[in-house]
Amino acid sequence: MPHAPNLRLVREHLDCTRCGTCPCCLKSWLDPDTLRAVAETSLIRGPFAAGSAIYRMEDPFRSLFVIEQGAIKTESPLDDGNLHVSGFYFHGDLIGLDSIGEHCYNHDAIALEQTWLCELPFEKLESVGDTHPQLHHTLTRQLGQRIRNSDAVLLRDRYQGAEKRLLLFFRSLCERNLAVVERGRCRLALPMSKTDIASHLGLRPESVSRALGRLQQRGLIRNHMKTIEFPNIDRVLAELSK
Amino acid sequence: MPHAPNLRLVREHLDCTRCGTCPCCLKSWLDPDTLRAVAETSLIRGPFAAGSAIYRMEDPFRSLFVIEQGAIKTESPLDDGNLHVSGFYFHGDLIGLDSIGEHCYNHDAIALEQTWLCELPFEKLESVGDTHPQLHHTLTRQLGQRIRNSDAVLLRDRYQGAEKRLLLFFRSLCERNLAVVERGRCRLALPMSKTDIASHLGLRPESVSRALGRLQQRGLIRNHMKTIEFPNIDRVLAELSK
DNA sequence: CGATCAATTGAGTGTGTTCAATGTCAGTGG
DNA sequence: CCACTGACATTGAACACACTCAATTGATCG
Repeated sequence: MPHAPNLRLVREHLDCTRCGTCPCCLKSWLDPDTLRAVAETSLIRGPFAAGSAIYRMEDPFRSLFVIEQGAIKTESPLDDGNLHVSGFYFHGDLIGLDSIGEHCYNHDAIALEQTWLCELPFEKLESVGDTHPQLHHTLTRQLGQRIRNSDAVLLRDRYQGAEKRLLLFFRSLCERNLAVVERGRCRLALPMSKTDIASHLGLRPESVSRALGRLQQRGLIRNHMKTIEFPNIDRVLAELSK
Repeated sequence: MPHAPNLRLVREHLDCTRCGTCPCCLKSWLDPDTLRAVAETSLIRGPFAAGSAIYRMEDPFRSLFVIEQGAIKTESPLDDGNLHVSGFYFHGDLIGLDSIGEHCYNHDAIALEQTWLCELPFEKLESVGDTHPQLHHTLTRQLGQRIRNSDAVLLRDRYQGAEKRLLLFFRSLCERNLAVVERGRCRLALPMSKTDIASHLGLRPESVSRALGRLQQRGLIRNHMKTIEFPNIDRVLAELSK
């Protein structure tokens, strides 16, 4: 897994052209010239310790962030005062999109583990876009993608039972390359708590626990601590497609 | 209620500068020059009869649409083959945003009543944006708004019971100026079927029917055919804030 | 007027929730 | 090293709410 190394600690400006963060990030969509212009506006941020806030809802919206290394959850308060975990973000993901057009951020962003970010000041980003149209087009596409993602979550969580919701969630994590495969076994190291997962899936922690228990009973997963193992990934996929 | 009149039938190009469609549309955010440039790329479409498709999922994504007059639902198939109504759109709303970055549209768009649209070919829109940055900025903001809207629906439908879901839905329609107020009474003329509402809210038609019955029982609404009346709007608002 | 689709009503079921208790793990300080 | 703490995870029993299936009424249109 290609990671941007130590460099990040010694330079103020990020050299996007060398950053290992790739497919989800802006990099792969921009020509070298535009990329350089973006890089010059971007800043290194980190490390953020697990549990610390990247930004909070009270903060004025100024920047988008790309995760260089680490993991983040976003959460916002419900009417009843409780927090709802609206998303999990990992290496290469862009966060803050849902705050565009608002004065403040739309959620708190909390590091789940030690995390480094690439900060993209939004005003500067738009200025760069004005002279490098490709950037605007790319951002627009990312936003479209983000809408589709929200809509997909809506459907998953509305019409599926707890077990399927969890399996779909795990699959989405695997698709984001969070799984480690060794000896034919697929293992997923969850950076977030089960409670966070429950909140994100619209379930109670108890329901998640029980659903995981049932899945384990059926031999589809092995659930121990913060890792989930899939002894037979094909059975899981079969389960999902029915 | 300001409507763009007859004009729309006789001209090929839309004169956005005169169209009554305003607050949600691009118009109010663009300076006259940019607006003119957009207007020159835009086309009148309509009338579409109730039940007819503006576009379908098989169609290549080429344009966004602003609703000049009428109402539209968007729906996409679920894994079980059934259709899910993902949204309702009215006068001034922009549709197609969630298809940006895809080859085809992400949903079918169906007219709920006789409907006229203003078509905005997306490629041309981006070209105009390249010379009028304000357009890109506006579009970006609309997309941010759209994400927040999806996320809000997610929360509403996940954590609220059927009755509250319905009331929140009605309120959102009122906020979009679909309600008529006369003699202190607030009346909502629904252009869509109860079944569509059920699908959109993630409920069964039976559940919607029963929930409406209970709300009527409690005197919060009056439910007759395709109109909902609110004898006492304050009680509804009180109900929602608890 | 009959056909069709939407809306309603009823009875019984199921899945997730609620509330409360117990169990597990990591960190802290004696 | 072990006892204590606090957060998280698990388990059980009773319950609530929306779902399913089925039947009936109502509206609309040919």
